[in-house]
Amino acid sequence: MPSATSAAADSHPAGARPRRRAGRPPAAVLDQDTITTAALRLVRKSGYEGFTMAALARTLNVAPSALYNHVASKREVLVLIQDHLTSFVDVSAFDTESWDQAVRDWAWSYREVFSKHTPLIPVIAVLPVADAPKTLAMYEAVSAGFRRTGFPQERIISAIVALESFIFGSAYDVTAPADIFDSGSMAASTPNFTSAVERLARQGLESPADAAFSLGLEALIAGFGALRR
Amino acid sequence: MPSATSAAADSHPAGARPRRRAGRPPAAVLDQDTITTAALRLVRKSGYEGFTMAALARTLNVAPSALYNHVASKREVLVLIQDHLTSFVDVSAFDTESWDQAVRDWAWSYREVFSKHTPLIPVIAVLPVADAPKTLAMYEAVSAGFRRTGFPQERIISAIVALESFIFGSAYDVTAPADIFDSGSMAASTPNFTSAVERLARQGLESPADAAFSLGLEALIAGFGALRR
DNA sequence: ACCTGAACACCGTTCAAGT
DNA sequence: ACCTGAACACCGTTCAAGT
Repeated sequence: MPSATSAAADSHPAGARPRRRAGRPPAAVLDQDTITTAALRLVRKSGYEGFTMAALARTLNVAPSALYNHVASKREVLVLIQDHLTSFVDVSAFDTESWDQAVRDWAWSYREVFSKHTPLIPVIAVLPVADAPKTLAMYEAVSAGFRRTGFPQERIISAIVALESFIFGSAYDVTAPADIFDSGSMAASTPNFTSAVERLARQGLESPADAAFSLGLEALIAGFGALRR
Repeated sequence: MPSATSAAADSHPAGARPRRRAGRPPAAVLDQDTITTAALRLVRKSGYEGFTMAALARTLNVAPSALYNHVASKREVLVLIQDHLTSFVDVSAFDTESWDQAVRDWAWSYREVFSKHTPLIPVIAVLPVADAPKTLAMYEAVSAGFRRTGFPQERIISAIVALESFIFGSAYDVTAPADIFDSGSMAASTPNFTSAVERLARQGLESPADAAFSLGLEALIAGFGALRR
């Protein structure tokens, strides 16, 4: 796999640039950054159903096969998108707020970013950190925050992984259809579940996804907070 | 979509059964149960990469197009597998153990079942309960357990959803490669993360996935347990 | 009612041939 | 070094034609 950006780019001697042929929009210089940006724009416009290598190539005015000079597979493009998105996750609260509030802010921001990109979750969840430098930088910021608050060192990774697992699972909930808890014709045979769903709906200030996320996150923060020393 | 099993099956008058042609294994009578069983067997043998409608049809000795008389799509087959697998999740502890222990047993069992079927998670996570009767039965058993322990009714669904989100996210971790936390050449620039990874490895009785799951689950049980009245 | 076989409209990816 | 165009080996799904 080609490494990072070969951003030096256009190395033609000043007068000898190849003339642009009329009638075609200029083909962008392909590199991993350009591909990542175009891929994210395409996903935002067309969703992950519309995100194909052919469609991506079209937005870059190249043949699909040209992409394979810069990435090894479609999965690698997904990894590039994932890592880029992670830089939008806000870890700044670890520098300015209490540990509790920092974890809270980070977790909500993390869920927010990936709830619009759930097809990436199966990729992220099993991706070696070495393949995603910005993601690694996020872990470093969070690890530092845990360390500063006196969190037991040997449990820092486990706590972060647990929070992340909860966040990924919760990101799916955000995209669930409104009728997900509607037991329909089976309501009579599931009285406890059905009445619990009604009780939830009767409150219903937050969305069900937000209520569950808030409840679980506060339990995790409280439970982990008690481990500090 | 065709409803449930049309299991009455072979309705030929006694003497008039169509003769089996020599040389071919008998084609199974197709119905949703038969398809589900064959699909699960195929997944266990070939994984989800090898699970195609053509391969499924082959194991049933029918043409791929025949499947579409019984299911609307490949996604529907995945839903059938999902619901069938859910009947393997053990909820029995809600009848025999304390609430704490019941949640613990249920959660470990749930993660265990789906850690071998992570490609189903994107499907399950957003599936209306009405489309999965066995899954609904599981929710009923868990809801009843929460109710019996005095859990506030309006929070039962949120608590279950939060636990489930954590379980789904954690199921992915089970399948992660061993080097997932290896920061490689970036180790020097991520000292807090890297030392936390080393501290975890130095302990290392449980797998990292089990350690994170245990830590998060106990925090959720403790936090939710405090809400009972 | 439910099957087959052929076809459709795609996929991701490879590779020889060019410049 | 990096592009194009053609080809490959698949996918899931549809549908006319059969019984």
